[in-house]
Amino acid sequence: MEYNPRDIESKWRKWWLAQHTYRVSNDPSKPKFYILNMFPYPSGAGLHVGHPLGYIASDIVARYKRQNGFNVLNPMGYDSFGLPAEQYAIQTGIHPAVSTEQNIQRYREQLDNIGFCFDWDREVRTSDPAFYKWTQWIFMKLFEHYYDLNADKALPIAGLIARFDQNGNHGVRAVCDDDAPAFTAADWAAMDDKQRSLLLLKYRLTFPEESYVNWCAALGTVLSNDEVKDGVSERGGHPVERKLMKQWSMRITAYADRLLEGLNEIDWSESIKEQQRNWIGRSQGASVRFAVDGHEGVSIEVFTTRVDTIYGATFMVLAPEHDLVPRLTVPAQHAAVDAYVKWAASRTELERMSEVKRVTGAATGAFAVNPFNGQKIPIYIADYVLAGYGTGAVMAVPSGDQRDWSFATHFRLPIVPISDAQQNLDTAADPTKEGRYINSGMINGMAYDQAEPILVNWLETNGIGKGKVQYKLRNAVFSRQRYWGEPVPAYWNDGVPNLLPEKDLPLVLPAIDKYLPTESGEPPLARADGWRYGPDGMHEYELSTMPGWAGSSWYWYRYMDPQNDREFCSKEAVDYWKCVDWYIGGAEHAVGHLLYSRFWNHFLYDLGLVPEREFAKKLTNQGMIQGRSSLVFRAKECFYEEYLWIKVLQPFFKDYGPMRIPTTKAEETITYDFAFETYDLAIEVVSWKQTDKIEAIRKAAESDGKRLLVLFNEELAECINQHERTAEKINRALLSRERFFMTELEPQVDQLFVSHDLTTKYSADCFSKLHVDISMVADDVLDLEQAAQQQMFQGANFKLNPEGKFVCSFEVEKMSKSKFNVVNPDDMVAQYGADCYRMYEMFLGPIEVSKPWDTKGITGVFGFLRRFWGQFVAENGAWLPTDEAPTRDELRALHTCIKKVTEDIERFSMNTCVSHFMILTNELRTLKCHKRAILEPAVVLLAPFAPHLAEDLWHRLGHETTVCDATWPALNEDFLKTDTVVYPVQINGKHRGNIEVAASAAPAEVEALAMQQEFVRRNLDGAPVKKCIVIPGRIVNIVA
RNA sequence: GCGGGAAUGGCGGAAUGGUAGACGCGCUGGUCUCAAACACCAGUGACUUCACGGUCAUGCGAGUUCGAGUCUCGCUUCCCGCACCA
Repeated sequence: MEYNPRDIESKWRKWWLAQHTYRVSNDPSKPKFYILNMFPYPSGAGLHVGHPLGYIASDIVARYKRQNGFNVLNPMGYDSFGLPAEQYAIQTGIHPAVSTEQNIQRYREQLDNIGFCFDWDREVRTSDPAFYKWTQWIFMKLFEHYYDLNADKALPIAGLIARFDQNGNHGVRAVCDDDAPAFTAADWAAMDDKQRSLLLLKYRLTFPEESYVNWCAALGTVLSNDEVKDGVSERGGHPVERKLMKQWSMRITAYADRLLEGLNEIDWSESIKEQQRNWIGRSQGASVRFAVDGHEGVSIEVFTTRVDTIYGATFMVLAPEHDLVPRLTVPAQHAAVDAYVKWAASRTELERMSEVKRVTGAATGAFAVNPFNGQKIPIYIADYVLAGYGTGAVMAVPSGDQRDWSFATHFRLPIVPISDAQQNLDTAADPTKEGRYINSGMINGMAYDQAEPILVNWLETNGIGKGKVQYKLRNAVFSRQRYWGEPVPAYWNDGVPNLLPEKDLPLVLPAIDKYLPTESGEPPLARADGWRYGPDGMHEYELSTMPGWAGSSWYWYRYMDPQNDREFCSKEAVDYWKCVDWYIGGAEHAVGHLLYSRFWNHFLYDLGLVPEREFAKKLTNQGMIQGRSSLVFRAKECFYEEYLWIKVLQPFFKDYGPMRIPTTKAEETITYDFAFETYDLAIEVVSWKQTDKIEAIRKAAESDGKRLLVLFNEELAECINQHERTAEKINRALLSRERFFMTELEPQVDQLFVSHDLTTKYSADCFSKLHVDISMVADDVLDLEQAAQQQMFQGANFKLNPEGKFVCSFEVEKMSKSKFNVVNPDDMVAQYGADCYRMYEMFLGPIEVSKPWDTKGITGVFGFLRRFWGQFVAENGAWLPTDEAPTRDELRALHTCIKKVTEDIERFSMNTCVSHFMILTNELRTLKCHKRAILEPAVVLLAPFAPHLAEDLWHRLGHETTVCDATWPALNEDFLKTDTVVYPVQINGKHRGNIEVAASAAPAEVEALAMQQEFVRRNLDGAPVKKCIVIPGRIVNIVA
């Protein structure tokens, strides 16, 4: 009887469901193990083979732990608030909740297909009011607390008020917006309610503030720093500008040091920890106030990590946005300064970042006074000084800092050496701390370690500055001007925010007519009728919603107690499960989700609500499964230092008919009536400069009577929108051609890009069949070959293979719908079964490493499963297992496998586990072993990897309960021992032969036997033996 | 520029300092078949040899060691993250 995964798998999946096999209870009698995957955003594109990688690995660990007696929590849910569903709603008017629900159902189907042991009774969804009630609740707790530096933890704001009542802010050490002026209890008492409220906002852990934020006009919302990559939005790649706006903010900076220290107590990858350390960016230094010449009472504060170089400061630089710039600028410099400020403001982030080396700036005409030597130094403005870091002003020491050196050289400012070790200041600055100070007043002749404390001490005693720690970490912007997110549970009263009473939670997202900002530019929630609080709706609710990371910053607690409507999680549940033992997910969340989650967890810990400071003890980042895309053309023409890449999506295949591309040319309005057009060839242009190459292809195609479709990907489309000149060239190159712009925006991929004169649109689904298998390109390149011969593809990425055919190379890249390289797990499961898919995915390589998917190899794993099955069931359907006693060889094979698999699961090395199973099966086949005593433990070992097959065989072996509860086989080391040992014999480190020796032989005996060997004598060739090393059980090395 | 990681056959990848290339894919040959597919058996790093065998091989160059893919130092290349952070 053949191995038939389809029947086996559907049968046992139903059985597990009926038996509630995967239901988990909070059972304190058993040791707990909490393994967690980062929950997915349910995108409309569904899962591809890369997504379940981590889920499969953790499913194996979960099942393995269960078989080892642990009570295992392995839950799954959905991070179901997010932008794509809202974008889709804007286009279609379909409520995000509806499309999200559909996407979740599809995800669930796909996940169920793979046979995971998730306890679906514990599913959570961040967009479910029963869930986000508690996200809102935690937000309120943050509002009600401040960070006390004496206690070094969050404390209730009520306690702070009590202290203000008694002593004002005297003796209060708390994290606060700015160094608030001292006030007494009487001052405090004299304030009215509004003044008090506004003052308290400076202390609260979440608070609205006016600040520069990343505004993304295309998305119509602000973004946090981690959502902006390379000056454009991470999602969609839209331009981002700095804008002054009133936003809710999270005082994560209060936790900077604890977030840094906590990294030392968790088992996370070094790379993630380093990224977090860099992001927090702690630097130790000093702040120094410089007086301004001729401006009584005005001083400029700078932050420096090298106060020891202060005698070398020959000028000062302010950020163009610095508050004092207008006041300090002398009349003669007004024009120059204004022009520079204006110019600096007009530069995009992208420009500023790409022109780092260019020196620009303007002199204000004012002078600052160096407090140490009274020297007057000119004040400049330049945009190499960032307004957002430190004080937005620096003292410039050209001899010690390369940027200052470049600036000084450009503007011909003096460069004063301050160390006797400094040489060649004509060519570059010397940032080292070597040598003894010169030209440096009170520290002349000293070394760094001696000088630094003296200077800081002098600053502090003279009240001019102090030692200071500065962080790169900014407070996290917590508002989004979007609809599909958690409403902020607050209302406004006379410019002051107030919380709702707790009993009114959850504040449920209201229905609105359109998912767009209002005419006056207010967020979508302003469209909701009666979105107001209080009797007669006196007060307006907050109109922005929470960001995507809100719900994911605490969700792991909800799995512990998912139905609780009185608490976010009961005390008993959290005391039992405590924290996540093993967290698995992508490394792309290094400074977003993983940092915010740690922040919220520290806060919940301060409140005594959770028992552990860190929420995840161990973290593993799975690598990405990449796809392969064909590449025929790669000319080395620079544009933004990239290449011109054209991918042939559909070359001229004999066997493939012409393709039908659905298009619609509707302006603005979206229609789903496709006008079908036929093309013979499609190319995707990823980036370019020389459009004449494309033009050549187009002409060639035209003269062949082929219709050509040109696709641009999203990044390029963005370039086109930004660079008019490029757009013109493209228009010339592709005269009268339709252009199709693609996007990676999820989920409903039909995102639209508008070019100047034509709106086109396609459905990515219609392309899915066009994926080009690389082997087909190699076998059938007739027309391309011709084209190559005609030099059309000069510099093309073709190689002549040994058969004299042109072979197209391919590129390994992210698996994505827009790249036509997606492989769907459903197809794998349908063809080979879930067990096979699971094992093959594990077999590909180490979990942590990114690697390309290659479907071909799956047959090897399928063959293994079939052979494993064949040990139990004969071709004629006969049941093979016998009750014979196993031989030593059989036992050794089994126990070797037990040892290896147990060790390898513990170290998350699933690929080697699969090969151990293959080795065991191959050996049992050679030994013709069908003995129950061997096969039954093998089934238990295999159960975490291939649960369906294992369950089936387990029941055929006569068991009635699930194999999930079968005890993991115990290793008996005795069975690993052999009577004889084969020693490799090396001569001078080179392997020359083997000898077989009784396992009990003493080293001297082994040596004696080795010396007798013919091959040893021959290789020694009469040379005297200096030494003979025998490592018992391992190796013999003869040194001659 | 700074930080983190990696480099092993045609491919994915194995190797507590101890026989480099496990396991699988692919490829080659064989059995079965009218034939093909499937399946099964055997072989498969390169060079060399009729053969036994030998030589060279883990990005490059040194070093430690009886012995190095593995440890140390110095390079090269690639990937990832941060980046005018004072």
